[in-house]
Amino acid sequence: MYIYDSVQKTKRLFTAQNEGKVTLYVCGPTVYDDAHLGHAKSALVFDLLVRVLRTNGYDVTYARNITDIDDKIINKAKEQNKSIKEITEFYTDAFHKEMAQIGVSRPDLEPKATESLDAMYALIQKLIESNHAYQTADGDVYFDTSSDSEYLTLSKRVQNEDEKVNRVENSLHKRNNADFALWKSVKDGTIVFDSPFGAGRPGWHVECSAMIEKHLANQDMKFAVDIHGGGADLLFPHHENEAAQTRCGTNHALANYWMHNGFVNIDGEKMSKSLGNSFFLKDALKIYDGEVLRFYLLCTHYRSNFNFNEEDLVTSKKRLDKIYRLKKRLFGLTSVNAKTQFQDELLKALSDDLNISNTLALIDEMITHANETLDTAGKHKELKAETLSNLAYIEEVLGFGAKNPFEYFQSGMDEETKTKIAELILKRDEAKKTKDFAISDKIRDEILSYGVSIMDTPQGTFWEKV
RNA sequence: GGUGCCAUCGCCAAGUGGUAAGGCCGCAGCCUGCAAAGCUGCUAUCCCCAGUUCAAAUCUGGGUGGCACCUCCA
Repeated sequence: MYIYDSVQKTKRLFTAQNEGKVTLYVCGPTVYDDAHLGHAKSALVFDLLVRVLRTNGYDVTYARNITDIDDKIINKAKEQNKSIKEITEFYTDAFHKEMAQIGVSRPDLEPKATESLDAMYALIQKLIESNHAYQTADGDVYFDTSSDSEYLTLSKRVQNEDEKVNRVENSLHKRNNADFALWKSVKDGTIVFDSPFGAGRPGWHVECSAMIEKHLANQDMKFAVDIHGGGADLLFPHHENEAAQTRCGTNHALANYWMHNGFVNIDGEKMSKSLGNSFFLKDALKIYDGEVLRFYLLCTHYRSNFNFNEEDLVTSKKRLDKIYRLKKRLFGLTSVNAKTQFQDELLKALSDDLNISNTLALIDEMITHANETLDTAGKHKELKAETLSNLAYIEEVLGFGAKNPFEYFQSGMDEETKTKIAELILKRDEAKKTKDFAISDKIRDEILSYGVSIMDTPQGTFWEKV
């Protein structure tokens, strides 16, 4: 297995610290709003990574946190006159449901910030004791970036002394411009936690470090986790700060491998609320099938930026259709476990830093070869068994093609229309039997008007939604 | 202003030194009553310039054009 390490900026052979076992931590959502396509992309990428690691025989512990303490959550709660819990539970639940629709399994661990406050206090305490953090007169606790000689080695950034481009709201009490908050004291007494450092709430970065220590870290190892992942924007400052906290506050470094997924743009523009083009997953799911979205969002390499547009989505669906058409051709046959060369090659491609492009090329070639053989030697038993096994393998490793193929092609059609189409097909069959092609073509036009296409096969006439 | 990434057929997109994968679209054909689906064949020398090398899309330098991050962000 090779993984591109976005800190070392090179593809590295993956080695687990603890042989055969992998710990993976991915920065999850802050639950104050609906998930957008970017959240979907990130979740899909690491879902695929976990599947590939497991197929390679690793025992994977995958943790993705839920950030349920944050200023944005608090603001939303105030706005809607609801409790924090009502807000976070609502969006956590929605997140899970929507992710399930695009075939993303739940991680093994889903730590919440609210359940990890003890670990945050412990980490902040340790940082203060070791002079890596300090409390200001107004009660905030800051990480002292000048105390960490390795600070900025993760993102390879140079300390910027130009005050004009420094957008952070500056505190007069900070020792260095770059110092970031571990604990923000709150005076208005609205929504706060009581800590050893006074009433307030934790900084965003310390939440992740603490959750990793509490739920996932192996204390005896050089690195808290094998792989740490997240969106490309998180490298700085979030991961830089996380790494600094863990390095200075514990006896190990944070992660051996860092993986960052690219961004999702909409029609060439960055998705953002100010541009008014945020594309929420729930809205996309109203228009497109969850599996089609999964396939489309995964068909570009995880590190590339992804440009979402409807035309490409329709094109990519045609590729997924091919998997299902082959499945339809073999429908009713029972699958057997057959190890094939195709499966070896597929896993090899995916194990090369999730090279999805080569993976899809292999799948298309397998499909073409299977169709070709089925066309010329329809009774090829061994090939049928192998092909079914290959399709099952694709389903397991990539999560494509799990549905009943007939339902896949007819999803979104109401029962009434389905019945009507079935009747028309019967009528057309009768006309065809008497070679009354004028009538049968007329009936076909009527069927087509329902937005479907039909295909005559030796097994009978089938239809698909266009 | 600082740092980094990218530029491959009409579109999407692999390929990091050995002579351009795959998908969509298009064209021709097989199959079909005709279609659809499936199959076969055809379609690029890799943004520009210079250099290194027996050999470069791949390395180096210089352009041009996109994009990202710089303390809210997946």
